[in-house]
Amino acid sequence: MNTLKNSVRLVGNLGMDPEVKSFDNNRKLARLSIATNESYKNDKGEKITETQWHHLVLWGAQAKLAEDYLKKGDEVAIEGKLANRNYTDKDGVKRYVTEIVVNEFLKMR
Amino acid sequence: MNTLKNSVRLVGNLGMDPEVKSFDNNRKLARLSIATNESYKNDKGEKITETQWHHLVLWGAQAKLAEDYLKKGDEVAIEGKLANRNYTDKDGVKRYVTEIVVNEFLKMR
Amino acid sequence: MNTLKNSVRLVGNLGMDPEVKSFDNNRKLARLSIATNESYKNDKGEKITETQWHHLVLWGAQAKLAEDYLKKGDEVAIEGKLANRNYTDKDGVKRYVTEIVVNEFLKMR
Amino acid sequence: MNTLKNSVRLVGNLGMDPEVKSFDNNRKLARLSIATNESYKNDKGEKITETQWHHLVLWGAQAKLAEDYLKKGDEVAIEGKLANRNYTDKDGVKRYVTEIVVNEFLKMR
DNA sequence: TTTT
DNA sequence: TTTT
Repeated sequence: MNTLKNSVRLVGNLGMDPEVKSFDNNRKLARLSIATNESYKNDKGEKITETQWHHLVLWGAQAKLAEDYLKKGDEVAIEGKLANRNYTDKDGVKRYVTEIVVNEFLKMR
Repeated sequence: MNTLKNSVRLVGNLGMDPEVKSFDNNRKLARLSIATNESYKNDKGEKITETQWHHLVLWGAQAKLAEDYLKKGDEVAIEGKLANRNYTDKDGVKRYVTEIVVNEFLKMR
Repeated sequence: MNTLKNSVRLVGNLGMDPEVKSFDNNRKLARLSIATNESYKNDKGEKITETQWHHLVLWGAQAKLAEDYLKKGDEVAIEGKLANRNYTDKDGVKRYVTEIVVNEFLKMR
Repeated sequence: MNTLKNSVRLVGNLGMDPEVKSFDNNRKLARLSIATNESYKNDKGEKITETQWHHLVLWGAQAKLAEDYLKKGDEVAIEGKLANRNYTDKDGVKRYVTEIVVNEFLKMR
C-alpha cells in the first residue's frame, strides 16, 4: 500500500462500457473512460462546466467487478494511482499516456 | 471547490527547480516535475522500486511560493487536480498531456 | 487551505435531517449525523457490516446548501477536517467530542 | 478496502513515543498522539495557529513499524479510518472516543 | 439515527 | 465518450 505517495480520487460518469481483456493466466484487465464535470461561475456570473476525461485501468477482482456491475453512463467514485506508460503508435510516433490504476470503486445510486 | 470530484495527492521528490513564467496581468505560472517512488516485494522477495514522473502546474500564489521555497531534490507533498491538455508539437504531431494543477503543497523537512 | 494536514472523506447515509441554527450575524450552522457502513468477510466467510456514526458540522454556504438539499436517509460524500471540542455536560462531567467540519459535500443519486 | 467510504489523512507531529501492547496471539497494538498545526490569518492579519490532537491506533505490521521507527516529535503523514469506541471510566461515566485506525504512515525527513 |  |  502506497496510497500516501500516489493517490487519485474521482467522481464522474462512465463514457463507455468496460472493455475487458482476459489473459492466459486467467487474469483480467478492464479499461474505462470517466468524465469529471466541474462547474464554477466565471467573472460574468455565468456557470461554466469543465469536463475532463480520464483513462481507468482495473486488474483482477476489480476488473471482474467492473465487468459485472458497471456500464456506460453510470456515476462512480474511484480511488487509484497515477501511472504513466508509453508506446509507439501505428505511424511510428512515440506516445505517452497517463492512466489511473484503480484500487477501489463505488457505484453511486 | 471540487475536491470531491477530482483530487490527486502525491509525495515525492522534485526533478528540477521550478520553471516560472510571468504574464502581463502579473499572474505567475510555475512548472515542476515530481517523481514518486513506490516499492514492493516481487514474487522472489526482491524489493522493486517503481518511479513515476508527474507534471505539476502551479498558478498565482502557489507559483510564487514554489519559486521562493522549492528547488530540485526537495521532498514535497502536493494536493491538486488532474487536467488534460493537447497541443501540436514542432513536427505537427498532436500531443496529449496530463498535468496536475496544484492547489496546495507542503515541503517536508 | 490546509487539506494536506487534516482531511477526512466519508461516503454514507444521513441519520437525520440537518439541524440548522442561525446566528446574529446571519451566519448559519448545520449539524448532521452520517453513518458509514463498511463490510468485509470474516474467518467463516460471513459478511460483517460495521457501522460508524460521525458528527458533521457545516458553516455558512455549506450549511445553507445542506438545509436546502439534504434530508434523513440521503447518501452523501463529504470532505472536511477533524476538529475536537470539549464541553461540560448537565451533570458537570467534562466531555470531549470529535467532529468533522465539512468543506464540501456531494449528494449521490 | 473501504478507503472511499471512510478515510482520514493527517500530517503532524507525534506527542509521545508509541505505546505498544502485545497480545497472546502475538498481535501488536500501538497507540500514538499526533498534533496537526494549521495556520491562517485572522481579520486583523495576525497569524493564528490551531492545534488539534488526534488519537492513532496501529495494528500488526503497522504497530511493529511504529515501534521500531517512530518517536516523540517526529513529523509523520498517516492514512487511516475513523472509528468510534466507548468505555466506562473509573468513575462509572460512559465515555466516547474517536480514534484513527492507521493503514499506512510515512515518516517525513 | 442511515443504508444494503 | 458521460452527466446535469
